[in-house]
Amino acid sequence: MNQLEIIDMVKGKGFKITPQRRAIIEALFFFEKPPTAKEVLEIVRKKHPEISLDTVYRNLNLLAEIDCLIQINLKNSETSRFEIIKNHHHHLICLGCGEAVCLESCILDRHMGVLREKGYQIVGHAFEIYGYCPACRTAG
Amino acid sequence: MNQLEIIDMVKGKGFKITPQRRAIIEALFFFEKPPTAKEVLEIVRKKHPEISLDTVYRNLNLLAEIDCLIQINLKNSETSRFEIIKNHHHHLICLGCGEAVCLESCILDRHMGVLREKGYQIVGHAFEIYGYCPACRTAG
DNA sequence: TTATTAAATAGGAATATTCCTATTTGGAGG
DNA sequence: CCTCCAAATAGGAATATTCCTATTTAATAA
Repeated sequence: MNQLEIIDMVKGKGFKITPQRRAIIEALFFFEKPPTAKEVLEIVRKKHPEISLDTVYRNLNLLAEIDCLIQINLKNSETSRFEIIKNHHHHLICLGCGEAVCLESCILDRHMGVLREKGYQIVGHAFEIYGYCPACRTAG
Repeated sequence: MNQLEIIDMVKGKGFKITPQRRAIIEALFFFEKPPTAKEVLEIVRKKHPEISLDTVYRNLNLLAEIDCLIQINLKNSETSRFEIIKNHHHHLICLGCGEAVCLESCILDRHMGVLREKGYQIVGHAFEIYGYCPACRTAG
């Protein structure tokens, strides 16, 4: 998913495109690792010095709700990170180094049908596995 | 899983049993709905008026790490809730009323084998589906 | 029982995240 | 182009959660 596709998605759901929102979406593509909300703020402030942290959080949450972004909450009390969804997938997150390893398939699919039949409307989901990668395991 | 089993689990992992820790574990069984950290604090303070919120959080996190507890993070910005694990399972959480519907099977099992073979050590996981239950859906 | 030590605690500071409110603005329709 | 209004914003307050440090204590072994 690229910037334009995300913007179309936002419009399609009936939300407005503001300069701040556009800048936040742009910023998300600058990073190699999924950024924190603060890191996004720093980038966006170059164009919009007055933007508030709340606006960043609000937009990140919106993007997560419409399934353009996933919020990664490490258990080891690092602050949350936000990653653009390219192909929909989930992660194994290493508690040692924070590396997020992609899992191939989306496990939600199995449940979707059953839940829909029961009358539930699904708007999002989170699935994370916590553990240690081989390197951190060796290092102790 | 009952109180004694949890205490054994804690001991088994090499952690100490303090009066505060024991009281927190007891308290978790008082609630009908998974409580927030503050709600746990209130109960525990009846026996330990001086206990700190940090101690509650620290112990809840510990119990979650050793898989005796799951932390439920609603997306609608309600504060986190903590639920004793009886049979291991996951939830669908309604964004309207906060109801947590249990899913029968643990979806992690499919991935466990593959990850272990690759040398990963898994210590925990989280899987949550966010949406609306039939009642809230009708209510708009 | 006593000594020892790593783990746990209390309390307050620091940080992360969300809420609140007055104000601004995107975009639809005339 | 204008008008209009729901949605979005800034800024600061409120809350949730974690961190830090000096002190206490559970559990082990002598």
